[in-house]
Amino acid sequence: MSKNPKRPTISDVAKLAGVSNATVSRVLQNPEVVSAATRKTVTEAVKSIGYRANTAAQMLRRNRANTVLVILPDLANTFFSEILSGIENVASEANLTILIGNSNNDSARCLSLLENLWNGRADGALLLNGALPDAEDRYEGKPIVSISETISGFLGSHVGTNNELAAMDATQFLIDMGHRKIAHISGPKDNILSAQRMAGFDKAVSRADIAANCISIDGDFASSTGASAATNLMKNHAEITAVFCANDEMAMGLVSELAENGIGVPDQLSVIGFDDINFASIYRPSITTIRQDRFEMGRKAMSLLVSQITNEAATPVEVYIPYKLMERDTVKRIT
Amino acid sequence: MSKNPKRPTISDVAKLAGVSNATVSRVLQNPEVVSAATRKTVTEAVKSIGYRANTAAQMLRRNRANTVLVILPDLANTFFSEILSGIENVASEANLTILIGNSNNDSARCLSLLENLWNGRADGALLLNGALPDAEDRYEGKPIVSISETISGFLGSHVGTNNELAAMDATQFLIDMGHRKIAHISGPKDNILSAQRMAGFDKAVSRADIAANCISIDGDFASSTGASAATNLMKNHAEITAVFCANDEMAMGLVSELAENGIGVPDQLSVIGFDDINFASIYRPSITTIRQDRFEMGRKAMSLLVSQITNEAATPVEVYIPYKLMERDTVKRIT
DNA sequence: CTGAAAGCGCTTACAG
DNA sequence: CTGAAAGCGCTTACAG
Repeated sequence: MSKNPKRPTISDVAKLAGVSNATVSRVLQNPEVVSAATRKTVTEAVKSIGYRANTAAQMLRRNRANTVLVILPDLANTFFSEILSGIENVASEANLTILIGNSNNDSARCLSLLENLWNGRADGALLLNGALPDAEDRYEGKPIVSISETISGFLGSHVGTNNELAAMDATQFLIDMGHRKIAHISGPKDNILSAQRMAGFDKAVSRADIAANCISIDGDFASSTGASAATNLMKNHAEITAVFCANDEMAMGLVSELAENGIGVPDQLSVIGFDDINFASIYRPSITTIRQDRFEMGRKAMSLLVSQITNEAATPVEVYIPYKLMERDTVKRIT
Repeated sequence: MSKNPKRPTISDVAKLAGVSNATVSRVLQNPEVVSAATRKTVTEAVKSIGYRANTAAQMLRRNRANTVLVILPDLANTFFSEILSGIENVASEANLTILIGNSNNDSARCLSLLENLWNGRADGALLLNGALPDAEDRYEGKPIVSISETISGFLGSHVGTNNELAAMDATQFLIDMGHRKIAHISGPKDNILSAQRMAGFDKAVSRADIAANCISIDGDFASSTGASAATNLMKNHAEITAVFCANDEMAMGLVSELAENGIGVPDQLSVIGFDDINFASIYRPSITTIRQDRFEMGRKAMSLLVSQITNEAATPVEVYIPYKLMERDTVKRIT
């Protein structure tokens, strides 16, 4: 009933088993090096006393945390949580702990999270927020992998989708369906994904020689932006027959607002999104979109990071996870 | 350019500043106890050398990790990520690190995560998964708070919604809108929230003396279950005029499937959900539901845990976060 | 196969 | 206000 039953230490086990601390440690870390008999005695002592190694002591001694830092911009966003699941999946296989931090796109917060790389709490980092505040050369030699959003000036490994290519494919799909007057609703100006997707859109419409009929509307990935874009389109751009939204939230916001105003999708306007977040398929009409395999993205990035942590010689690589156009109910063939 | 520029230690700082390790430590942890002049010298030495304290050494010495373990059943579920945001919010204020683990409802995995409580990596835990494998008395004295889902047999603090009351209110709302033949689509059988929400439904329909006209359909919180319930209702229960779904995903699955079959909501059937996840308001028709303030839930639970960790005397409490019925577009008044 | 001993990098009574 | 010294709980060459 005492508040502090004083955790057992390795010495307690050693005493009980009649061996040295070293032997207990060996049984726990490297059992094959100890005789079967001793192993048995020690194992029983460990069990009977309920001993667990003190992680802090191990970290200090080994100079290794067996922990990976994950920084993301928004924990409450499903887009990231599926990447996290992939990361978690590999981490639990490799017996690694993950330390998750929410940067909220605040660089001071991000910096304070990155401290874990210097104070020894984490052996490496996975960056989902597209930013590495501070001089990049400070991170040289630190195991770091960026996911989804590339980081300008950062030379380490990256795992993500080829956004430009995927955006081209999305746009081309609209063109293949007969559309010639297409609008793009972009993501936030300062986001690298926005730029890449917009570039893909631009290339596709230029290639088809319809750029002059197409327009771009500034968005910010929020569904409310899709809604205001709907208003804008209805008022000022009645000629547009299809819209490529830089993400699914905006696509849904757009479709909902159009429906509110009696404009049916895809009958009167076709819409394609990007990401294939969970609700894209539940929403009605279900959203035609580009599927990013986020679980696999997380898995791959974590594997890469682990190999960087354990094997010093890893050279930076860029990995593109295959994407897929999901044909659903928001795009219609015309003329 | 060397791979291992050997992290500076407190002794390096001490040497450079011409003081003892103890003084450096004091400047960092307890500056007001050191003379202004010494403080300045040391601070400068710290900066010039780029020193950061080794967390493992601090943890070992202080016997405190300044870290909180958070266990949740599903990282890829928005329901939990908003609670996480609330937890993160308090953690960053209190300068605490959070260690997030995904149990996947697997009790072995959960147990291995809880190890962090015994190996010193975490000072306390926040449990969102409704389970505490292993003898509960083993956790006695450990700072633990359960969130959203209560844990049977666990006597610690809990933060959540009064699910039974909220479910009664949801059902009563349908009754107030004139409905007398109501169906309930429940959550998974073994989930405590399912039981509480079903109990609320039962009480409300009993109180209104309409229990004989009402039915319950087994669900599991997945939107696909809502869809199959729709089929079931159309085939076997044409008399039903309103449905209380135990969560929003099922409500959306139900509405989508009905729409697919030409049955309009709320014109031909009224539907109310539970949770108010993000998409409940974006979905069309927007879902009438019970809003749980998950951000606040996370904040409150974390605050409670912190006070338990620092102040030994905290007695367990049960905190209900206020909920709110969000009237939107899926419930219609009849007759 | 096993043990004695050093040492990882801090913090904190204790003494002055 | 500051320093010398002990010690937190491990792991790992080194020796035998």
